[in-house]
Amino acid sequence: MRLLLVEDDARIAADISAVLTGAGYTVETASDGEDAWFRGDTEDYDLIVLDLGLPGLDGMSVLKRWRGNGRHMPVLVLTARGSWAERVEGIDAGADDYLPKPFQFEELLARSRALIRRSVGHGAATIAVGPLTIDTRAMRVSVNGVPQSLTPLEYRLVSYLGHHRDRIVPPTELQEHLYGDDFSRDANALEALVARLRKKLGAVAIGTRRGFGYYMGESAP
Amino acid sequence: MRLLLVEDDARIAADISAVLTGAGYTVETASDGEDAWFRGDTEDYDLIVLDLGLPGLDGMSVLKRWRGNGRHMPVLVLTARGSWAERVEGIDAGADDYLPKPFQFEELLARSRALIRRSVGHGAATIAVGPLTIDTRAMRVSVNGVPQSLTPLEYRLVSYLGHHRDRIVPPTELQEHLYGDDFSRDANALEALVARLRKKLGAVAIGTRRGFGYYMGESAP
DNA sequence: CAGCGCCTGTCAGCGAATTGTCAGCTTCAG
DNA sequence: CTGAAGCTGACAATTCGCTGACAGGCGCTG
Repeated sequence: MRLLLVEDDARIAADISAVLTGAGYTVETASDGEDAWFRGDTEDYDLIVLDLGLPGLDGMSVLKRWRGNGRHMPVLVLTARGSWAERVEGIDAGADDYLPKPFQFEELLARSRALIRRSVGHGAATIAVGPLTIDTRAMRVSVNGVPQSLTPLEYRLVSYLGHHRDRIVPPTELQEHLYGDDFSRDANALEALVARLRKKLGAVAIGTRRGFGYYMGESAP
Repeated sequence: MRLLLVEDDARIAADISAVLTGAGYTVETASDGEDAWFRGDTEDYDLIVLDLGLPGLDGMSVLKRWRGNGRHMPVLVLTARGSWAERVEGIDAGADDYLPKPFQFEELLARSRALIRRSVGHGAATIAVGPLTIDTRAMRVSVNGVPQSLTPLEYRLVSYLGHHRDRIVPPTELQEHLYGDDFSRDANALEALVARLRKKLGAVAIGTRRGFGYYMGESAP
């Protein structure tokens, strides 16, 4: 799960980030409104934790802009204690939940889980693409009914492409999804990963569009 | 299995909690409606035992809010004797079962087992997975018909995996259901527990999918 | 109350699976 | 034809999970 934390106070941001990371999330941070707006508008996050008091573009405006652009990811707003007016405004702006400051980290984690769970919904347990079947409950992939043993990273790649079938997914997007903000890796890591997958699933399972990215399903030129 | 007990009378809550704990459940309690609503909305419980007479937000409203938010966990409602109107309202609010007060603890346990069983799709009181048989009434596990002596924690782990057979259960989920909201433990505690279980039940009883979690049943690669 | 045993968490080390890196090769577009 | 993009196999580093030993805590018993 990939989270965006929007918080201008560097020390607080570091604390919260550490807690969320410890809970198993991939956390990225934005420290001002402009950056937050751009990333929330162009990246796919599973949850955004948004502090309202920001320099530059303020948090509420950022949230309104996202919603105005049709972005529906869950947003958890950190409000000042008992700021009743802010809550009302926030509801209209499209926030999904609130947390008055100061708060217990435990509560932040609990609400984050709830929001993510709600947004994921109860989608189908299996998705089929060509000869592939992806069972999200057993976290297993079958080719023509034959189960394959995939490593965690391999599974996440197949799963992501499967959820975005018939669409060319740029390598940068895949790297973001697989590795989050960690840019330490060689660009070749992804290619090597794809190669290993094709060996297991068959060469036709994943297609390449030179210069654009990878895809599963129908994306013939 | 992780239960939430919502009951405002501290003495009664302690009694019921003791009985449920003795039956092998991880029990958490909430004593008012606000707390109950929040926890039920944000945490994963296998069953919620809900008393209707609560200070603040009353039990029925809490239940309606949960269902309104799309939460489907089984809820067992404790009603006043012969309160016919409450039952009807409860059905609409989404309760799964009723227990008129006063009741025998034995009946509470039986209905709890039944609800949990039903929610995970098993009809019978005993679950068979490979050579294992889990008797949820007697809290006993047998390997090829030979009863094993398991510690309370060991039984809870087997029971949870058995109820969720053929599914990969992430370690974080297991920790939640074994330990509730007590987060003090080392990640290794779970691994040590699994190791002890495998020594008793045989190495094949519990499978590992590196990077994903544990499972019982058919999730082999 | 002291002693004992059982249960369970912690620690440290080991082995293996996973994944990043490198170097050289192939393929494609212009 | 040529350079860049992508592929591949081998190798190495890292991470992850397992295990055995140990210790604290709790309840039971004499």
